[in-house]
Amino acid sequence: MTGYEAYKYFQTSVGYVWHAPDSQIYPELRRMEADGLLESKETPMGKKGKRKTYYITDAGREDFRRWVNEPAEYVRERDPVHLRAAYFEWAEPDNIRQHLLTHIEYHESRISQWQDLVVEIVNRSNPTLIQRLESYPEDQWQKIIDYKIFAYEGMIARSRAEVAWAQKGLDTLHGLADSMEHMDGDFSPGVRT
Amino acid sequence: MTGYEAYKYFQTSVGYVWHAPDSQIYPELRRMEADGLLESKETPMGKKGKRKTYYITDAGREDFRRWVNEPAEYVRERDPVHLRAAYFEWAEPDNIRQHLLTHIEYHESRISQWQDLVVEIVNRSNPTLIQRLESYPEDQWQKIIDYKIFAYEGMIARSRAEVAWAQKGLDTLHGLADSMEHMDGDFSPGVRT
DNA sequence: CCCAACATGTAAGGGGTTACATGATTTT
DNA sequence: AAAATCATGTAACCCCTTACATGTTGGG
Repeated sequence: MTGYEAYKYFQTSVGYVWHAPDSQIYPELRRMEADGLLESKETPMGKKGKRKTYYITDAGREDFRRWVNEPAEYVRERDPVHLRAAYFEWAEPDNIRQHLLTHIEYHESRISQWQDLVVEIVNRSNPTLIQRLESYPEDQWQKIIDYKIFAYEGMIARSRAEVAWAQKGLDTLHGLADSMEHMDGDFSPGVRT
Repeated sequence: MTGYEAYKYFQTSVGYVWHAPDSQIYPELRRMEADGLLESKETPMGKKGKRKTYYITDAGREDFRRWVNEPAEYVRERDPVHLRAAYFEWAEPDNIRQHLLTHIEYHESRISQWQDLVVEIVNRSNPTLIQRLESYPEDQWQKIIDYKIFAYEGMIARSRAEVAWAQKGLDTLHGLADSMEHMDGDFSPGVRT
């Protein structure tokens, strides 16, 4: 891949598993080349343009294999959405509804993106997958495909949980609105923390 | 709260929604005080010790309310667990199993933490909640409690989805192990990217 | 008396974001 | 000819992490 291809790749649905901006990709590729994990080949394009294609080295492969096998670190999270939800009594009902609708929209869009990707993988029509399978004996293709699908279905399941949660929130909100529709005035919280 | 109380608080289960290390908390509290969002009161403890308790100001409350109401930004994620899972064909089956078991363990521990918290909130035995309810008229308590439970049940639902996913992975792994147990040799991937 | 918990910091550095910058090539 | 896309970068900055650092208080 070239830096630009990596940049474009992170802008597709895989960008929701891992992403990086161009300003990080180019220096990082150079760093990885300096570390011997990558090699590069410059090819001219047109009269003056040139593009640098990177190839993984044996050392790079070994390092990647090391990473895949090593235990994952579970770092403390920061979850703005659920943090906000824990303080929804501070928000206007209309804004709460908007938060939840946005959440549903976001995750439904992601679900359909992941589903499209899964279909491409099952069909073996995904270009990245096709390229990757070429370096493996055919009897291992199904295993590789199964792992990709497994990973992406995990993302789908998570987003489905988020949608169901936000939907429940909307229902709760309607319940509250019903029980309050005869009421009036400022429901904002009081003074102390 | 004092800085130390905030630090301790972030070490409990709420630390999985938002966390901060002490080295970030103390400067941040000072910054917030400088910005007029907080006020502080120093109280001596013992002969020489002292502790600084922070109180939110009207400006701080307004800023918080602004934050709760403003739309959330959905930033691109980085998900090491699912990223790794997408490349499990590079890992030893034993390590894959270990990854998945760790994942299940992690999320089951979180589920039980959140469930404990939900019980405390339903019971109204959670100290932080009790303190917070005091500043509201009693007829709004149920609404506040409902929002907290809603937020935390979202975390539970998400972790349940993660556990179910990892469990499915273990099942797939057993299936693979069965279909391969008569086989032998190096199943490592080949040379190209 | 010692150790755990209380309490509050500083300093260096890394990783990442945002903004800025430039030029070539291809498409409309 | 203009706009979009390809292609590659630099610079400043901020947030955050890791590590270091110090002293107090209360309980066993």
